[in-house]
Amino acid sequence: MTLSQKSTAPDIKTTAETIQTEILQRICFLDYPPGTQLKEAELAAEFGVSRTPIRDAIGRISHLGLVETRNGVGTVVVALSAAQIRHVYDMRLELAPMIGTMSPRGITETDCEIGQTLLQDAKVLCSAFDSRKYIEINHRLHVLITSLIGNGTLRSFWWQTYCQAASTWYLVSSQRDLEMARALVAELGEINTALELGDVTAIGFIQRTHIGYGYQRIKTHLLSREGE
Amino acid sequence: MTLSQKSTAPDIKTTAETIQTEILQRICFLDYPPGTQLKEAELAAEFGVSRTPIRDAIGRISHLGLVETRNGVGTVVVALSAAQIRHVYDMRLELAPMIGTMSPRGITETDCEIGQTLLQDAKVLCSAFDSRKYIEINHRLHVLITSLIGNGTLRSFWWQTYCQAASTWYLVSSQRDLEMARALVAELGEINTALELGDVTAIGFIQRTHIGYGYQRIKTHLLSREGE
DNA sequence: GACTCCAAACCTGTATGCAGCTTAAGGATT
DNA sequence: AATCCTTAAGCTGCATACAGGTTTGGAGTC
Repeated sequence: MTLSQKSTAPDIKTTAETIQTEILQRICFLDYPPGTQLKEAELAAEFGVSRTPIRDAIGRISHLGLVETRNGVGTVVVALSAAQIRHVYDMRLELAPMIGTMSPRGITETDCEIGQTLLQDAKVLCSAFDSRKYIEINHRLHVLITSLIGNGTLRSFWWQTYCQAASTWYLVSSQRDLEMARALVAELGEINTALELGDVTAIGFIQRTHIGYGYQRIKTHLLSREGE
Repeated sequence: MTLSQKSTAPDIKTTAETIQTEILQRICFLDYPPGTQLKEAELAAEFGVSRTPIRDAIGRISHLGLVETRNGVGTVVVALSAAQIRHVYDMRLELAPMIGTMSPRGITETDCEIGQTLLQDAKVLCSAFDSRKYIEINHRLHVLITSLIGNGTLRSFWWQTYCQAASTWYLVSSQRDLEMARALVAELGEINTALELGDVTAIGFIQRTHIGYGYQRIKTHLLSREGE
């Protein structure tokens, strides 16, 4: 085959792509909470580039629905509506079990080590909660799980829904800190068991279970009185 | 709620977004078969704009994996690898049944009329096959079905996988013309029945069934000897 | 004749300038 | 004092110019 010859240049990301990842992460991490206005000129100054790559980056993530750009006004980070949150979570509930069934890659020694490290870090949160650290641990966990997915399409979708759900979910986490920390430790405990047994299917179902829990928390603390 | 006030400007698409849709359609319709080089300057001249909106449009569809841009070389339409095709089809097989289960919108009179029109047009193909018309009918069918999906996330994913699968699938259709035309008529017949009964769930399963058939054809005629 | 090396052509990536749109503030009028 | 209108500031959308990278073809050499 002529394509996929990435031997010479493995992953030389262009400036715009790097910025794209950074901006998306900032939205997910609530560094840019909903309502934040992303000014191209401002970001350009921060990254030391012109407006062009900034525009590229924002344009590339626009399909996730997390930002809205209007001419003459600006680009603002939008909070997903209650209906959209429901849609994303309903989808994640369906996708989770597929993680283990759609040609996953094998679990390596490294995966187990990462899992253990995450559990250690999560335990610390139970005694001294830190919203930022909670977000980072969760993010690393999702990087790990996503990497287990062998089906590229599912991997892409799984990551897309994670990004869409993240900011809302992290918003709740700041309200129910201890509860969330304990839930994370429990989840990581189960995941480590599955990792050691090499059972990716189990990981899928564990995810499905805990997404359900998270969904319930969001419904309780955020969507309780909102309408359609 | 403060957002979603599209009353004043319903859908004023920017130039780049219009071009984005057009380019993506050309890729799906095989107007740009795999290997085609998309030169920004050339497209800019055709659409009567500068390179900037063209770049925007291409950048926005890059996440589908249908194009690959390399600095100094150009942007080329890529054929999905055998593994990627498998991934996309495996995913579509899973997504199809969800069409009817994840909060679909109701079926209207208009939907039934569109379905009937499509069936009429498809029947013509059985006596006089025309690859282009086959593609267009299929496209209109997918627009219809996608519009039935109430869950926005699923709708987005369903459309993404359609775009990814389309060009490969249409490539096969040009080889097995009569077989494909008859299959389309059969599919549309079933779909019209489901439409008249107002049963979106049935439509999901009909899709699932016929995607399976299409997958088999692709495996037989395209992936038979290719490796991983 | 075959091979090497260099240069020109061509493409994308980025910077910058301008036009159009939106908003908000301030002054004039009622 | 309230309201309307004008004007200026700020942002995005687009056009254009330049820089960096890649390929290709031909001249020169062995």
